[in-house]
Amino acid sequence: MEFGAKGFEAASTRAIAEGADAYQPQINYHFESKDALWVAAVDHLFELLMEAIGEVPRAEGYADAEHFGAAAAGTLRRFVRFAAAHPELNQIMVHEATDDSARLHLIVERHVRPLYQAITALWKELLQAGLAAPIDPSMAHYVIVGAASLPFVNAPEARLLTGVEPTDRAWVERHADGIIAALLPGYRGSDQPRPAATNTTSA
Amino acid sequence: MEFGAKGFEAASTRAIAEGADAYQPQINYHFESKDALWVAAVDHLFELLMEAIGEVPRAEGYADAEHFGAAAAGTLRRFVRFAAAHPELNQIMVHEATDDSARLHLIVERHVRPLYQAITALWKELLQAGLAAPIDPSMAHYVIVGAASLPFVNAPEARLLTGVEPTDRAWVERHADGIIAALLPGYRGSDQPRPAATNTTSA
DNA sequence: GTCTATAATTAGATAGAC
DNA sequence: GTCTATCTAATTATAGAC
Repeated sequence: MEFGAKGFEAASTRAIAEGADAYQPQINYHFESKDALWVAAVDHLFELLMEAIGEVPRAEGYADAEHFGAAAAGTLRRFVRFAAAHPELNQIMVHEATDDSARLHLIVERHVRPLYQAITALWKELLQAGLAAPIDPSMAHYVIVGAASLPFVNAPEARLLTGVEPTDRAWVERHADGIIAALLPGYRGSDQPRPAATNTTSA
Repeated sequence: MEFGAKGFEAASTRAIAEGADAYQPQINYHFESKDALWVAAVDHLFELLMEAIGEVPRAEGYADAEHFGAAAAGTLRRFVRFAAAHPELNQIMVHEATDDSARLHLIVERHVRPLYQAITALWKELLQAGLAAPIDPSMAHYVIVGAASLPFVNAPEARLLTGVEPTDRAWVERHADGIIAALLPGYRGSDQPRPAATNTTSA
């Protein structure tokens, strides 16, 4: 999607229309403005995200640290899979979050804050349960999102650099394995096979 | 810097000139074009980065895994400090790496590839030494950069969301501690105090 | 609703006085 | 080198025929 690949300003409504096999003025007919189209796209992508990750687990819902860790690992894995399938969402986030704009405020207050609060609360409980790496709960959200999504956000660069297609199913799953192992070192479930040093096609 | 905060297209030469207390046509006088200004800015930022992180360590330079791990941890810590001090570089990277453009090719071939190759080689040795988390070497670069830099790349969002100033010295160091603990679980040096679950000012 | 034509604004770049 | 004025091209949005 143009907004993700180029950012709001660089994404021309002409290019967006062409990508949808439509004419540029149709955007202003079906939406109020380029801004309104952007809001609709963001709303839609966050709906898909919430649907994909489901409820964020809380410690009280699980009998022991092992089961709690498995639930948290599942959430992380679903987030990695979503980031691979819909890179546009995290691309839009990094395009918008580098500057204090009206669009940033909208996206933060409408969509990110509830998610941020859920992740922060989860992380505090994971730390107490001895499952999580010692990362400040107030910023764990950024470490998780950054590590999990950058290979997909920057997929055009990754393809150039690495010779790997980051969205290949097997690579996505191994990436999720690595994220879970690094961020939840206290969890050693069947979810996370802890592979030995892997070989890959790279220089 | 405008290129980092807004991206190439959204950064107007008028705004850039105003930020430098100059007039817009002076950009075309002192540089050839907006493109040339961008290249000069990117070249300068990567020079600063290379200077800041120094040589990337190799296993053969160290007597044992403990010292090799300490060297790698130092490199990670210097990268985190640089990302906090100069968010523009990683902001420019995420703005450009979401689309396959001439600017992306320039930045990759001129600056990123040598760094990527050094990080990939380092990571393979860290895995062999049992120091690193089980992350695919071909993509370790993205996990490191994503986790280490997103709080600074998205600092405007982080300030809104968290009530934390991510560039505060103490927080930068704790962030580096967390990154090192998560990515180098086999290393337990004095570099990394492994603090107990930390308390912070957040909701 | 679709499509053409175009209005209104803004961008990067240039000319030329000083 | 600095600064004003302006050119050309591209943008979003709108008007109106069909």
